[in-house]
Amino acid sequence: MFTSEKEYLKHYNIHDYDVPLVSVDIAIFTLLDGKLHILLVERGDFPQKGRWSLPGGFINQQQDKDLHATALRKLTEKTGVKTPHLEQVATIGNTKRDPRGWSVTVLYMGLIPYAPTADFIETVADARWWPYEVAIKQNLAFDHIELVTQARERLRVKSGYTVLPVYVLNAPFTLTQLQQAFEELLGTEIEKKSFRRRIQAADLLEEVGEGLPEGGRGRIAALYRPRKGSEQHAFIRAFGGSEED
Amino acid sequence: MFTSEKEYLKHYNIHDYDVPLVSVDIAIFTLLDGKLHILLVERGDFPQKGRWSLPGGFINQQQDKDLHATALRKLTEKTGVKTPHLEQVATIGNTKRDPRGWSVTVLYMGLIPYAPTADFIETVADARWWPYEVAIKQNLAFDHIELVTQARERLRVKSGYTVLPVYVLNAPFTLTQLQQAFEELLGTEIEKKSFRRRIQAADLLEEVGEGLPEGGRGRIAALYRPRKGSEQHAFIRAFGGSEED
DNA sequence: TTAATTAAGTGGCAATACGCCAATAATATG
DNA sequence: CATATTATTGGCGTATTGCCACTTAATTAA
Repeated sequence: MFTSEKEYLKHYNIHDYDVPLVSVDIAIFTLLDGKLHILLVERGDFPQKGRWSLPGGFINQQQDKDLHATALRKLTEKTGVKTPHLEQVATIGNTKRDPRGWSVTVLYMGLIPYAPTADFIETVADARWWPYEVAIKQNLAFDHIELVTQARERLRVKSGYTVLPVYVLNAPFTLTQLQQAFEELLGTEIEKKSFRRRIQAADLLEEVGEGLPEGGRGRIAALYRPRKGSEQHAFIRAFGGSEED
Repeated sequence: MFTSEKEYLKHYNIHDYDVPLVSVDIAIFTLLDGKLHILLVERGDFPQKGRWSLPGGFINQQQDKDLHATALRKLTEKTGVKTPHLEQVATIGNTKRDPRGWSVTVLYMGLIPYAPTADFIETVADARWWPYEVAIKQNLAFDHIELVTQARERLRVKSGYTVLPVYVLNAPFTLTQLQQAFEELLGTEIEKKSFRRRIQAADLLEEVGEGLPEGGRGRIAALYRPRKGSEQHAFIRAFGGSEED
């Protein structure tokens, strides 16, 4: 049909292809009052106007150089929040998830120390942090309940063999605060000595003096922050009874 | 603008959206003569005609009910091969990967016991198993060298904490054959006793008599196959010194 | 038939890591 | 100063790991 690459590209037109709608959705988690929270937005337009959903949207082919950039842009536009950790979880595409037909979404999961949402936000009616357990009882837009659940599961599993939970804390923090973050994100208790042994063996934190956390009592504690240049998603030995997928 | 969901959907037209091209690519691995091989196809049409690439292609909105179905269909159409294990690895989308502009691909990784490719294959000039080390020295189409590398890395990491390598063997197999598969997929040697202890502790295989593998010498070995209903991607304790990401 | 070779499978042990819990240290509060 | 609270460390029985040599069972060569 075509005789050269150049010739082909001259005649290429995306409308000759049967392309589905592609979007990016972001599940951002934080810790607030010791409880896991997730950031949701209230949809300001159709479809699904008025329902709560994950922040997200479409690729802007002019502005975004890649998918990661799309995710960061959408998050900021819709919530005013910036995240220090963002990772891709999965891509879901099928005929049923959107009333408009075949649609594909790339799901991201992010972690952030608690920060309030912006007052002025684009195209959404509201943006709010919800306690996770409350959020999943809402009647979320599209298939977002499944996306939220998948992101939560990734967070839980990965908290078992990395130090990802450091991203929901503001540095510096104490080991006890870190342990509480792990416990909330893992959904299980950890034995104190085992926790400290493992965190210290991983050697991903550095001590930065000591102090008492806000209104604390009892013995003064050592304060830590993530060691510069260390990969907080690097494998460390698993906590507790490891199982599942 | 619109007054109801129904009204909105009546006026919805995908061409009002700025959508990129979306494809699916599949990296299928097998073991042949004890060496890791990957299945590549030679492109029969522009763009990148004549170059080797991962099998893959576009979603067919009529035929495919979801992305997984697209991946399975493309694999069979282009290579004649069917895989017992297929998992999503990542989604890559940016402006640079395709000369046609912004493009998104969903990358899958599959494992299969060695099977020859079909004689009659659609839209590709050829489909062949390549030794992995040879494949990555080819000048592959688009950014497929990166896709191949990402899939290989997923395979390597996941072989460390699951029994995925069983999928490159035909059952029944001996523990020594399985160990050799692990070693090739992990890229590292494993101590025999430790290997057996862990595999047996995982309890994912069942013994099905004993025999000698094809042309074997030495003591007769017990033969195993995956236990029915067991999840071969379930976590088991990691092999060897665990590190990295 | 016997000895040598090859490969499977097991035994055993020192070193390490883990779970558990109690002791000690350092601070705030009454 | 006594008590409560929280951080940090010590210690120990048990489980797991890495390592290597030994035994078993088959084939092959002499």
